[in-house]
Amino acid sequence: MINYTDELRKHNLKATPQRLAISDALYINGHMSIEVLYELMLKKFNSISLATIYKNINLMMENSFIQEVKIPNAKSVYELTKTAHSHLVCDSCGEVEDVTIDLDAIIDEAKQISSFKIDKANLVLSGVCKNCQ
Amino acid sequence: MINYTDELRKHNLKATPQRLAISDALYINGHMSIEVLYELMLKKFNSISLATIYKNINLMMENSFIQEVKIPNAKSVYELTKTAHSHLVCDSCGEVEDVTIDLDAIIDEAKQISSFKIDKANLVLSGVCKNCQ
DNA sequence: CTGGGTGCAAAGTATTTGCATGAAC
DNA sequence: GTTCATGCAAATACTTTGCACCCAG
Repeated sequence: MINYTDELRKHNLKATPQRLAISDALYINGHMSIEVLYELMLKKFNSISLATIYKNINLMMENSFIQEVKIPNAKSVYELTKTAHSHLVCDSCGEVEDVTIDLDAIIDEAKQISSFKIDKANLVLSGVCKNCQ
Repeated sequence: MINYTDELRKHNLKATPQRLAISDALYINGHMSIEVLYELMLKKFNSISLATIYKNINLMMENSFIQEVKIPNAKSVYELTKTAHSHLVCDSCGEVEDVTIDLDAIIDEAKQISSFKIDKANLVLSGVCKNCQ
């Protein structure tokens, strides 16, 4: 278990117990929706407010401490900011897994056939995970 | 201008004036958010209901007549279902453009490093469009 | 201390639903 | 004629805001 106190402060976020718990939960679970995160936090803080979850998620995103992952046909999940990576989603159980894929070639290809100045690539692969197969 | 009557029927959708107008709007504009689509439809049908927009968008998605495009840091937009393609989004003006990129190599790469059975790849590239540069 | 975070309640926004009427086929 | 779509209003879901109190630094 990592202590996220310093990590939060580096991102200009006070290290409150709620924020530390959110950080831990994301670290342990990898990716969580607002709803699931709230349910989990309720077990730790029996009177935590959904508003606190939203305020923290939004602030943590603004400060690049976490990131939102938008998934086709599903609710968004959130994850701690890591080095660039893509996502694999199970269409059956919703499980989300990180996968490191080099997208530079893809970006170069896109640059050549468009007039955009491209700087980011967001890839979400869908399929069926091992458990659900 | 295309007449979408037959196209709608092929997808088990009755060809109502509202649906034909939505189809035309998507054809002309390429990608539209619920809000923008509603504003546009209001010009044609002064008493169209937002509920009608939602019901149609949802039904058209279920019947694969249209698809949702989820974009990082922005609202979803919808487009007529076409052959597989990726999207380019301008971070400055929000403009969305189609781009055809072969993702098979990427999918193969992902298959090798994960235990998922992968069947779809969803790619959204971000940058700055020609106008905004 | 002091600024910012928390919980609660209320407000705001987004989306869905039920139902009577009307249109597509 | 029958089925399904539309518009309206109400309901539900989701997210944000305001404020009094409290805690991290």
